[in-house]
Amino acid sequence: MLARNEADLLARARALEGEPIDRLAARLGVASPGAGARTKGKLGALLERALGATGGARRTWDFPELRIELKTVPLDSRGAPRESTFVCTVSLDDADRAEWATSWARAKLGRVLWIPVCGAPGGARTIGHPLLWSPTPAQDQGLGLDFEEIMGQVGIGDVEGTTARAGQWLQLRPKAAHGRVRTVTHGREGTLVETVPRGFYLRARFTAAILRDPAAVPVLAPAGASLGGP
Amino acid sequence: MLARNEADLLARARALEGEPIDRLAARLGVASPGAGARTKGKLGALLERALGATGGARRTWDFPELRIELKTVPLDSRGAPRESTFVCTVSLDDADRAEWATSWARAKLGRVLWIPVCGAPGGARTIGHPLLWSPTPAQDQGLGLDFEEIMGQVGIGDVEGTTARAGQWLQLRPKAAHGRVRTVTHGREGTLVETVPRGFYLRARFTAAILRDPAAVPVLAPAGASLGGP
DNA sequence: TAGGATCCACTGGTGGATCCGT
DNA sequence: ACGGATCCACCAGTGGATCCTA
Repeated sequence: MLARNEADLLARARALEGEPIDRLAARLGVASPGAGARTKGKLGALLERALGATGGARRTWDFPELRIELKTVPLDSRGAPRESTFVCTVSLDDADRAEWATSWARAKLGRVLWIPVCGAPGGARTIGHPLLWSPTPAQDQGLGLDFEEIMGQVGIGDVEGTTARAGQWLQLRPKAAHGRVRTVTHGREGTLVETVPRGFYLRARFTAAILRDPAAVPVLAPAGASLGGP
Repeated sequence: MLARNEADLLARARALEGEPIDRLAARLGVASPGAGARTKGKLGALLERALGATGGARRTWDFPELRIELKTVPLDSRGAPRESTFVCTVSLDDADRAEWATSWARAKLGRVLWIPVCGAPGGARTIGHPLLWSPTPAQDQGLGLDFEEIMGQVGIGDVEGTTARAGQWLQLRPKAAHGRVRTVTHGREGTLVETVPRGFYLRARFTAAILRDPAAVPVLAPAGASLGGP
């Protein structure tokens, strides 16, 4: 059941290509992820099961021995990601000391098994062509710049001033199960402030680019069209 | 339902005196705490409900506005506590910086509503005479000495060398739902060691003494009889 | 007898993504 | 179209005491 190495894992992922989500769910004996607000996250859980990801331990990878993260990426009818991709939650209070090189975000993105899923939620969805990806040096550097920009602002205590507009590829967004969840961190004067928890996300257009070309270095204009790789 | 002040809370607790546990459970529409390993903790939960304790928020008191902690203390046929009383879990890694004055243990013990319960688990148990207690200066000082002794040893990295034999009134004991639960802290050489989580407990003979005389300063010989207060 | 081990309920936080108003 | 808000599953940790041997 468990993948012993990368090649094995990728092979097993690719063996799922073309399979309808509903059929996969039936094979595993679980309810199929339906439509509506009540099924957020079900799709990811299904694919974790299908590939034997270790659902238990947190602050680790989906496949700890392989240091590989599994990311399910829903595609629209044109084959582009419907949404941004969650990376990890951010420890706001350590922001001033945080470095990209040793960050949890970088560890998570170091090796990713992307599994596209085609079709609208609630409709007939099928598994696309899986891809095992690591950032190229150029991609790693770009992600690092976004990281430093964002954590720099948080680090000086300006959490409330952050917006999802910062970062070319990586962005910071609220991450809370309920709107009223609050966490505490240090504000601009060093005083404690309550704020909403945040997480890092990959912009959908970045994910779109690397699914087309794993080595792409997309330039994402603030409000313009995406300029793909080579 | 909620007690507005100490007098109100104590009055409501004393209104329960003499009531059989089974009847109290029936009144609240919950299952009565039976016998056996499967009902640990049920008794405490029952009395929390009966008095409207805020079961939700942790790292706080049972009655947060009043800063009062509720402690259910089962008595044997002679009216003495059957067991030691759990106070709080210990943050092993902060032990070297910990001070009694600002400790969570001291905050918990600052004001305690003791509710004795008479009778053997599984048998006919009834609620005894509740007592609202704060440590006298002498008691506070004695508890502080135990705290410093224990945390001192932990603070120099000798967690594994600790034993429940240390401390006259307050002792350190393992606290883990399963024997295999481990936590990580710094050992003697500053290296990380895995160990079992610990908690502070009040010795049964200390609790026995203050239930008899709230201002008692019992001297508990290592293996001798307890010498009560005045 | 009491030190060390263990059991249950509950929930806050994390990880999985998707919703939805502007 | 996307920034901000939200939903569910799940598990580890906490808080409630009691069990169980040597």
